[in-house]
Amino acid sequence: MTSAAATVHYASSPVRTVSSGARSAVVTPFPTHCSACSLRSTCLPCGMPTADIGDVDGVIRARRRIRRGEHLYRAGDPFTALYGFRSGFFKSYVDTPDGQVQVTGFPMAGEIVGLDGIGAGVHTGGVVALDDGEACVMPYAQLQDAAARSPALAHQVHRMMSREIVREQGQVALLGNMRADARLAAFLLELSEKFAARGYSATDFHLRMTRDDIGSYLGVTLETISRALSRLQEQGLITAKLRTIAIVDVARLRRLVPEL
Amino acid sequence: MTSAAATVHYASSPVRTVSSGARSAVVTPFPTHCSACSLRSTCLPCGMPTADIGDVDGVIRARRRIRRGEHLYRAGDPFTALYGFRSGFFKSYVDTPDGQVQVTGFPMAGEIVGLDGIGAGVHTGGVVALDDGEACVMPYAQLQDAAARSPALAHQVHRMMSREIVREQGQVALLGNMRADARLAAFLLELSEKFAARGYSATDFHLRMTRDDIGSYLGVTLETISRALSRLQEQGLITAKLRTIAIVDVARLRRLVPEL
DNA sequence: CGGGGATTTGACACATATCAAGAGCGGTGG
DNA sequence: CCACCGCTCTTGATATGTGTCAAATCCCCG
Repeated sequence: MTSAAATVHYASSPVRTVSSGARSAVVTPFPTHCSACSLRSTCLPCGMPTADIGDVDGVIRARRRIRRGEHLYRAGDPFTALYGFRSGFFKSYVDTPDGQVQVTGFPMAGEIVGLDGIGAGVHTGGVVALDDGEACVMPYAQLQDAAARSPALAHQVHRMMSREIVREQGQVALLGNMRADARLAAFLLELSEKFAARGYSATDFHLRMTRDDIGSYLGVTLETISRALSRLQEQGLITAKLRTIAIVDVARLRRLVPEL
Repeated sequence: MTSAAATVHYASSPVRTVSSGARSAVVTPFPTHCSACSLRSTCLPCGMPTADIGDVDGVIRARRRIRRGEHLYRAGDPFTALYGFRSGFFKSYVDTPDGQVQVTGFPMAGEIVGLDGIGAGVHTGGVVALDDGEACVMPYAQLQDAAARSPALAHQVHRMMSREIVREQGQVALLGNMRADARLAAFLLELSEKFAARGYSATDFHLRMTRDDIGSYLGVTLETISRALSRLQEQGLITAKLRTIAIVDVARLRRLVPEL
């Protein structure tokens, strides 16, 4: 297991300082300053009073590089920290007991993962990099300490978790109500917005995940994804050549999604 | 809107004491003591050190009775409090913009709702009573104050939200991977466990929701639910007469669910 | 240049949605 | 107490969307 060597474990109490993280080459021991980070508008500090953003800085004890195909954590790993992505593209998933994998999201820069582990102290799902990236490591013990001292930060953590709950409810609604083409359209629009929010083109982008990943995320098979892409292309809504996607007609694409 | 009159609104800061809640007949102004509550093993204090359970008591400012068909809150209502159910059976749902309703859960005694409102300060979904019940009202401002003083309580809130995230991931996996009979079997087993945890029979119970509600929750039509129930009955796994359900063969029912 | 995984496309099977009709149950009012 | 009415539930016939199986192509990577 190469991931074992790459995983950073913090003793939960007292918290080990990150200088000891030098044992692993993928951990950068330099603290990052949120107030100077270009992602502060989407990441944990999102919406916090500017004066309180500094409260987050003390929580971040390291940055961790993740190469494509590498796991940030897997189901069953002990929960030690939350991770805020600085760059890269990722896939979060849960294993179902019969060996299947259910993709639960495609987090990218500015998003935070690891919340699933708080409840049981163990991660119930995993996160793998679809592209090289970097994450800020926020040891949970540090976060607890900082939140106890900063009401603004404490509230921010609640908001972050609440938004994750709402996001998943939207996914449930998608899986429960929409058909394949609508699901795919919703997915493409979701991606488009996420790219746009990060300064990339909202219409032309490159998929980092396979058809199989998309299918799992949307609750259909990879063949259905492939066919749905072809149909959208025939209708002139998009251009899709392998993983290169161009949205040609946003308005009509949006009209495919009953919930918009 | 009768629900407007029944809704208790707390000013977010400073927090109005609940004695003013006497204007509404459905609010009981007597504080409740968690340490004496029979539901403490499933409710918010679940798993907390006994010494810290008292920290929760200060948060609860009222109890609220809800009659069948009445809404605890609706989508769009301002978020003011979390609610812990002391009794009753409920249905949580989100409205999809095209007028549909997606049922997201069937919370009952010992469960907590309202977490969806923290993120935006407004509820994104609603909760309606399927049967008369009572809820402990935990104004969010109180909860914040108490959590700032009690690390154990702060952690407990995180755990509660994390578990909700994991629960929804399980629902996503169900909607994404399982077929109608398996979904229904999983639903019946989930209900069975919830009833058993509350001291009711794990094998004989009464459904409080319609076939339509179940169908929405499981992402299929009410006809499919009806047929699936008939099939399970033909196979001798259950007895279903209207809303009266008896689980005859738990083992075989469980084998229908690929994830168990 | 070769090979393996990813993608596309087709044919077919099957599960579920849709449309429709009728029965059963429960609440209400005479 | 009974009759009625509305809602829920069941069941059937049919349509349709998606899954499954299979084969061919394409692309990327070594």
